[in-house]
Amino acid sequence: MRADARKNYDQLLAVASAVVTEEGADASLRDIARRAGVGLATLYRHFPTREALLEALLRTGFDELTTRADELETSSSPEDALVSWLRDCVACAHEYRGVTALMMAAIEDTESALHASCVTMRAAGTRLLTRAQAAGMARTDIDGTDLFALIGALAWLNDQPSLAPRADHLFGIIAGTILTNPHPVSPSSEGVDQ
Amino acid sequence: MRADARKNYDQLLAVASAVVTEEGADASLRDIARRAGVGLATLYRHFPTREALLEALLRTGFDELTTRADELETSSSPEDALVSWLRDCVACAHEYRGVTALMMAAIEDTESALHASCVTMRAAGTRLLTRAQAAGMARTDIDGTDLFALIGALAWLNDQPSLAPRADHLFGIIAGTILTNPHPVSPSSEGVDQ
DNA sequence: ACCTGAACACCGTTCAAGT
DNA sequence: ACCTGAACACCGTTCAAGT
Repeated sequence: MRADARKNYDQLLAVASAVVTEEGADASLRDIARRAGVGLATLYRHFPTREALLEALLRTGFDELTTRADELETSSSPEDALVSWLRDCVACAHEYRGVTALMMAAIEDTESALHASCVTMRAAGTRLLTRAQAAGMARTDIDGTDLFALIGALAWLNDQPSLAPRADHLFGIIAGTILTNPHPVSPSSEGVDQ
Repeated sequence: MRADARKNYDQLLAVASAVVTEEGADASLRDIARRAGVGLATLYRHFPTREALLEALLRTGFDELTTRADELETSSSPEDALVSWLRDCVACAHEYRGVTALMMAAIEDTESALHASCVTMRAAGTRLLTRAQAAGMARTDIDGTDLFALIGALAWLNDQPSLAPRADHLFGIIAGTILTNPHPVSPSSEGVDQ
């Protein structure tokens, strides 16, 4: 990549991160190009679709989630690992409002720029879920796709400003459902066993 | 209302119902006016905001839900009544894709044309929930706002085409969470006790 | 009273023309 | 190679002008 192209690419990504954080996944691409001081067609050259731009924005977070799943698989109990990872997923999706609906579409659309990331993420979740199920800690009538869907639903709930006061509570309710022996799941850091 | 105005109003509503069913809550208002054979400003005269148009579209369904809640309160067990009403709510919201997010915003926005309907709906759900809680059939750490939020989450899940195969299953999971003694909740008509 | 077309300021997407 | 401005076909919203 030529030096000027690299500069434009980085600038676009930085501006897009700020704009999408503020406006959500349906932010104006024109506005992003404008604020980046770049022609609109330059944005399209680097990111041929909206999904491609979002994929670039989310890649770091997605990679971290995958790494984190690996860590949790060895460092925590099956139950703690699953719930903790769920929390991280929801927080990641919440960074860019409205991105979850695109992810739900992307997981079945092999052409989408977000497809690979979604499949990887579902696979990581499936590993943690299967482990918890094997340990008798998670209900067995849920599969990785259901888990992915529930993460989406939780992210959607978090995206609704009016539900913000109950967001943590609703997380606990839905996370608790996944566990075999439902009991209150604390949404903050003190773990799930108290 | 003058006869010609009445005709335009009815025509707009009929066309809007078809277009919003197909395109979702963010359908083009211009397109609706065009297909109705009416000037765009005429649509704005009858429905000053998008919410006002959706409110007119949803009113019938909302009224039916309220009536249904009253019926269920006397005709069914607290548990069956709550789950059955939840199913109806989700089906109603699913008629117009994307309407749930607007409802979540409207319940806190007293200026929204959808506000009153949302408050009424939440109140009806709260009655059924409270009754089930009093009978020891629903967990007591959920209030009417949580119930409203969970309906929204379920409607959102139903709006995602890729999750359609699991929609009934996910309904059962979340509906089951609300009940005190979680057990599989059948999404179809055979009740929740088998 | 009620309706309309046109205007304004946006948007996503594409492409010929520039360096 | 890479960038750009302009073009095209859309949008939501408003308003002066018509009957």
